[in-house]
Amino acid sequence: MEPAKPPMIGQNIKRLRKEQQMTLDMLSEKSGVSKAMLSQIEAQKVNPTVATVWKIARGLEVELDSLLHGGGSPVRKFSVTKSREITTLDTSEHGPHIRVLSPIEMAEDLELYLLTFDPGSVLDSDAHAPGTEEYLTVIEGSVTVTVGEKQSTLTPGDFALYNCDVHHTIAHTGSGSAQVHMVVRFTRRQWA
Amino acid sequence: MEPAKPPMIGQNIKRLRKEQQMTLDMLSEKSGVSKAMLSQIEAQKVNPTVATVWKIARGLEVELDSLLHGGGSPVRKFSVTKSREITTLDTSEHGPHIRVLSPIEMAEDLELYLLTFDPGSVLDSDAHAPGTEEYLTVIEGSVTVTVGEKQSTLTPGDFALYNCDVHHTIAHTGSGSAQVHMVVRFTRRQWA
DNA sequence: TGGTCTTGTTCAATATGATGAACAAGCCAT
DNA sequence: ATGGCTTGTTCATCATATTGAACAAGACCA
Repeated sequence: MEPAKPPMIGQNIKRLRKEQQMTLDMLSEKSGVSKAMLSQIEAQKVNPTVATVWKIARGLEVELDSLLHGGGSPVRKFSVTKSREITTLDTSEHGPHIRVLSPIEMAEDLELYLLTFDPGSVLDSDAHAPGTEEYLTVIEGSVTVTVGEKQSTLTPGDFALYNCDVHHTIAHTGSGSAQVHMVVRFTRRQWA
Repeated sequence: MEPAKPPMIGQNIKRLRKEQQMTLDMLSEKSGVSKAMLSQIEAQKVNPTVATVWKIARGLEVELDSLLHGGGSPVRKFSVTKSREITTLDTSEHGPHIRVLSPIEMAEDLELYLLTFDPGSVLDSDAHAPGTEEYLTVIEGSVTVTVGEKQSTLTPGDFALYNCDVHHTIAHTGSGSAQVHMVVRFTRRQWA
């Protein structure tokens, strides 16, 4: 769920600093953290305060996460899933055919789907976790998206973005079939 | 880019602890952080160490980010971009038509494109930042993806995932035109 | 060889995070 | 009330994060 060991901030800081060709003095002045502290943090000799790490993150102009979630896996992926190997869900009675594009190797907070709507079919989704967003690209046919009280009808080439932490539906409208590319992004942040 | 003020961890911890109906003693035992420390952190009276906050995160069984990125903004988005409003790039001579789907309101580490390839056109991309990944969904026609020494030819419905921190190309193969949905994900994590 | 930068590391001093124990406030019995 | 029992806050103490200054190692030049 979370990293198994406390993050090794030092190496991350050092790497990012080097990438930006900064010296300890430069970063010290830009971040407001003493040069001595930076040296010790990079050498993993101390256990810095969150305020200090935050200042350093600002100095490096990166997100706090970049320093905390240690240097990720360097594995270089190249994965192809042929159309016939893609698992297809035919969930509900009047629902669309859902092809789950995102394989296991993908980032766990992103999911890709290809939805195929038969005439009259509707995808009815309950609220997801707070902060979750969906991105729709209409490939073929037309659909009507309803989220909360907002609603819009999309035709091929249209794009929609919305928070899906409320009940929302995607309904096929018109004749023929419709195809929609959907990206679901799970944000880790909790509610407000 | 990053939060404008240092995160207020105390309130987040208190909220999450209450949500789980835990007492200071419980969380203290579960996390290994003294009850006194927890009390002071929640009262914003001290500036905890990252190691301490990390222990607390484990005790609460949440990601470190949940405690740091203060309770995010509760803005609920609903944005639709019609096909004709989408900006189209016709970059290079033999390149595809690139429609930039992702609008401004989107997360800054994700970009969506819809690529239309005329016969013989090729998208030639230099290496992106380390850790960046691309997700391709072939809508129509067939394309050949080359990243490093790996290569694969995709037909409609196929899906490809790869790290694009090296030179990579997407080439149209066959006759007629091809259409590809592309997601670019910028991972903040750097290499190892 | 000696200066004079620059970069990064240690040093002593201070500020402050972290701890266990004592403390106060509330609640529920009898 | 009185006594336990719980929850959260302060207290003295220790541990250590943080700092400015001094220091050492290297590069470059005259």
